[in-house]
Amino acid sequence: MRMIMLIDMDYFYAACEELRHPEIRDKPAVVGMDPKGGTGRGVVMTCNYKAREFGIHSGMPISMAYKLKPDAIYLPLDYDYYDLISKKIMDAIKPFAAKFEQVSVDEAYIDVSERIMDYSDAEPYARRIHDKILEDVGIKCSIGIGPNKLMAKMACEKAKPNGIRLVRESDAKDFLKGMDVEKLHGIGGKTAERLKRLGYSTVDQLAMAKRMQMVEQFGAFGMEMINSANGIDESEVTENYEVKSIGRELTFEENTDDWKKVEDAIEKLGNEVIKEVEKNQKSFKTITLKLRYGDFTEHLHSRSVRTTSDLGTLVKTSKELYRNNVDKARKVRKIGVRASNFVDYKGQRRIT
DNA sequence: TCTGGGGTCCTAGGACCC
DNA sequence: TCTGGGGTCCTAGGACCC
Repeated sequence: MRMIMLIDMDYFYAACEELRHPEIRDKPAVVGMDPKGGTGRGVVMTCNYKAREFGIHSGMPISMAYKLKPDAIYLPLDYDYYDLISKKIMDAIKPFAAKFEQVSVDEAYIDVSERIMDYSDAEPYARRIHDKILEDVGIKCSIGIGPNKLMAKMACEKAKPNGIRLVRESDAKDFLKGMDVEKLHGIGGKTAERLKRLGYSTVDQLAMAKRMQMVEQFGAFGMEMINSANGIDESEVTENYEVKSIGRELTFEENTDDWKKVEDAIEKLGNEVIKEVEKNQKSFKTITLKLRYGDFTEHLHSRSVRTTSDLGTLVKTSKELYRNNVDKARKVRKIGVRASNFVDYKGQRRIT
């Protein structure tokens, strides 16, 4: 019998900002792109609960947040600082875990099956983790506990903010009953729409879906969804994680068809990508250029090269991909450069 | 109100090789 | 003249998550 926990920080970036600026605690604070007096492009990354009282939430266009509350405190993103806090949090969690899997900057699964023999011990154990993070770092979190990763995740959603929620295996189906299919982790807006057209709107309807039909419609993913709807998830908490691609992207202040402007941006992004590639001691084989046009359609163009970690190759190839593929009739909104298909330095053969 | 930036995984067709 | 099956790599697109 497995026991899995998901530990998730509450409004993480804004909580980090509150740590170093305690004076913003009881004021509405928004972390994200620069609102530029309401004309800024971009979205709210996260905001504190005071800001939520005004209807602001993460993912919302920053210009809209500005209209709702122009005198809120708007703070720029500082990923280096959040990474620092993240490391402290993960260090606080690890001693509690038999298996540990960080899934994002502010979230981690732990497998505690070998540490907890009884469901009645689960919540006190989670409480100790919660308090340890609060004590060491000063950030509040929510913890979901379940028989697998999926249920831990779903329980955690219900636990927010600053709560702990346990869902026993025998209660899983009850817990999911009546829930909208879109609330299931892994089912987004598009899939939810398709499911609803097939007559499956709630999780319990999906749990009893016709297997043949689901496989016809969605392939292997169809069976996976039925399992999820039944609270079943066999996936393991996996320890070692390796980055698979490194990219940077940039949205122009105004859509543009100026080649010079785009190519300057490619150089800048290429530089940042190489810095990160070097930090991770990687070489790459594949270069991908991303173009988003004014109408929001996105296209990827990639090319494989001889294994390299060279800035010149990255920039030159990216520019070629741009010139060869850009639709000259349309203006570009966003440009991105990504390196992938990594080979570790040590695995790389030197040619002399 | 007008939509960011960082990623992951899956699918599918075509090339190419045996 | 007709024509298999498997494996791997490459490219493009799509969905999803935080």
